[in-house]
Amino acid sequence: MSSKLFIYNTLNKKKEEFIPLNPPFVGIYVCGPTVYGDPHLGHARPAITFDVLFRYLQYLGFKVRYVRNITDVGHLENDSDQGEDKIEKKARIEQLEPMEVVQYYSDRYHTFMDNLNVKKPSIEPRASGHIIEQMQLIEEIKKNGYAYEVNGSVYFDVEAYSKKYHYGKLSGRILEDLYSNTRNLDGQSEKKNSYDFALWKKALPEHIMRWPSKWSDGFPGWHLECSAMSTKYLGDVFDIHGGGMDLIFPHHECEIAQSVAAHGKETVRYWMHNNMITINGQKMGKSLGNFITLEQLFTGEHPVLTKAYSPMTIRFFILQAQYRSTLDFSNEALSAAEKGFERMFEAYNNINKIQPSENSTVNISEIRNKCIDALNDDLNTPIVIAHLFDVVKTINSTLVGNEKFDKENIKACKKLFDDFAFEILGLVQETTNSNNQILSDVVSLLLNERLSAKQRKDFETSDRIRNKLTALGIEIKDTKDSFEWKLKN
RNA sequence: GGUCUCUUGGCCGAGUGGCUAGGCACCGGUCUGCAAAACCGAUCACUCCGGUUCGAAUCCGGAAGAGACCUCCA
Repeated sequence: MSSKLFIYNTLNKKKEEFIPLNPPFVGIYVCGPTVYGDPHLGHARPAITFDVLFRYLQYLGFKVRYVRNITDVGHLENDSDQGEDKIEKKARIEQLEPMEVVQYYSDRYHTFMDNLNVKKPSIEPRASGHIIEQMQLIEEIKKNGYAYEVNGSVYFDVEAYSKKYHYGKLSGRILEDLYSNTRNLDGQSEKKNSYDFALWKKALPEHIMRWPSKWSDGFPGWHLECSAMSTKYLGDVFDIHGGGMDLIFPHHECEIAQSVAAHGKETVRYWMHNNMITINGQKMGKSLGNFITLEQLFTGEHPVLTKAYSPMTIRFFILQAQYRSTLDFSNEALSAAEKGFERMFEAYNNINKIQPSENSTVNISEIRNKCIDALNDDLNTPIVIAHLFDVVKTINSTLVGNEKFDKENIKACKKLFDDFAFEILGLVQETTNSNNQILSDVVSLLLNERLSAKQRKDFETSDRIRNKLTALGIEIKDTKDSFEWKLKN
């Protein structure tokens, strides 16, 4: 394991060797979901990307604290609803308490993440539980002269900040461009400049999600929660901050500004951003209304879906692309992922059928090193999968006598899949074979009948049994003088 | 309009200055009573135009097309 882990740092736009601040400890913060709607395919990408990072760092022996927040307050809607809080808006529509909505969608998010075999983060803080920390942060920023108060609201003073620091360093934005391009939003008139952003917003009378503060009864600004919670749990400086590319500006840019304004230094050492999942070449998202929820994918209940796809198909599909590339959704692509995934795990299950030879035509440790190299190259999961498929081919070839495994390589082969496919990529075999003993017995009974029909050359009977079982979703494979079967989903 | 990114075979996707991933689909063959599975094999590629180079799909310039961000967004 001589090679070193390199990750692409958005801050410098290049791959950099990952050196933790305090090894063996690693701190990761990832922007989690806003819980006012069901998670869609797009949400699965960062969850799985950073899950693999989490898993891989642990595999490498690091002690990782992984913080992924839940945003349950603070994001403003567009100007059509006068800056009403998203959570609150939904609550009013459904006549629910805001926290009821939050609870509902948080639970669902967790369920779907479990389905995708995404490990739970070490800490999952909620914005609403950290109002005090956010207020303290505002105080710091204000004390340092980078915020101003107007009518009970507090805004970040981008101009003042820019005199000393570089606002736009992450997103590559230039202040003058922002000035001419920033859209007029609610509260614009009270801001010194259009590009200033709110740290604390005074609540309108009808606003029920509100907290008392020295400035006003109100709520914290859009970007504050992540600054407050990341440093609270990971320290003033920590290793990795992740999220979707669409968060780079303004969200992460503002986070940097807030942290620097408050602490005088940058908190994040490596910024990592996953790319978008597209559908027909366009970003899948709420505003475009072209998203498919995870539930719809799992059930197949969506007009564009020709069938249901299992959680592992989704996970495999996502891992077959490098996380910084866009990934285009299509039924064809999903089906391809499904088939490939099945084939891979069938081969895995066949490893124990291999008869060991004296010598070996394969060298698993070589492949193992290649897998490590691929992961070390900015988590190149598609390469890892390609290597695993090479092994799949070798396993199958061995079973028909074209290749050879010795004892040692059989063991190594199993370990290869256990480590890379299961532990690091986080794939799990979906048990399509029923655990139901009665079903299993009945199918075996029928297939034994078919076998004897075959043996007395009564192919009419044997084909009839096969066709009927196939129609019921049971896939039959004939072996030399027996059979195998499995449930086809 | 500003900033940035991308363009790989039927589809999804890696990668790289010469050795030209992988999956899925398709085609031929082996096996099979037939089929499925598996194996073997074949076909299919780097948007276009210039330039650098012994050699570029890979580097540089230009064009066209697509996308992202600039507003909540994974």
